[in-house]
Amino acid sequence: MKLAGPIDLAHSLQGGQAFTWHRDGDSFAGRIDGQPVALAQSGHDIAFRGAPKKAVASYLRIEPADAARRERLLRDPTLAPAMRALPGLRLLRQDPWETTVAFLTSANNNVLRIEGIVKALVARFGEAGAFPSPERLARASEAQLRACGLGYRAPFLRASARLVARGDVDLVSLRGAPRDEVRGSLLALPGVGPKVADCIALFSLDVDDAFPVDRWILRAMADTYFEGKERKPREVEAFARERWGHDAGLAQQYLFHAVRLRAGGVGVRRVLSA
DNA sequence: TTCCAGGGTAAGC
DNA sequence: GCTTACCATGGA
Repeated sequence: MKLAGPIDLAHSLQGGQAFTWHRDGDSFAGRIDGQPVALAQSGHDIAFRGAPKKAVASYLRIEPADAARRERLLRDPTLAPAMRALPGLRLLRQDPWETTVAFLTSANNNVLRIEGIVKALVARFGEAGAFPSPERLARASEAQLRACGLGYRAPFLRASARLVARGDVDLVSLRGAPRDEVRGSLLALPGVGPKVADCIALFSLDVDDAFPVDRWILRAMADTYFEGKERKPREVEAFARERWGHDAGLAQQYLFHAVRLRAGGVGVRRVLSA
């Protein structure tokens, strides 16, 4: 599959928005629409097997709007260095339920542990390696979930799984809806607050102007835009929407990665003073 | 040992 | 409406 723009599978698949891909030599093994898939990259060409081209392109968001989005964000002189340092970082279009579970476990947690918990859930409750359904996780006991490493989040996941299984929250129907509407619906799920809702919206529901504010983003924004002083999440989010509009989500992903990888000069001040 | 992690919840004001 | 303590877990 030839691509118009840059893509970096490693940063996109294993950078904290998806948690079940693993590197297998030169390729990445994971699942799309429940089917085992292998993706490999050589330059701007993506090789794939296990899933239809249409499904892969949808998951990787190979779409015309991407190039224009990158062009607009590159005009931001303070964001451009991060973008040039990590060309090809992409937002994914993941399964909404899997994304909900992953980011519900992300609260007050770190990427490595989230990966471990999600993989434990798949191993313990998934059928033939597929991600477990809401129905299956709703039937799990709190003790079983805690055994997967969820800690105090176990009852939240159980309750949220029950709501989704019953259809009280219809995740797929939220795709493409306005940001505030999506967030409002997701907040009905126990363990899902504003930040987690924005992650679900951005990484699985096509809400491109969502701007999840976590500890990393607070620091990255402080160092890049607020003279080193951290502001409240609400103020940071308002700043992002004013500055980047519907491109805010990709901007967030660049800032998140750049500060974590110490790339593109983002977060240098804090790193030096740490 | 203490700090930290892609925060949320509930209590207190 | 807005702050604050608490929360399981494991790596650094």
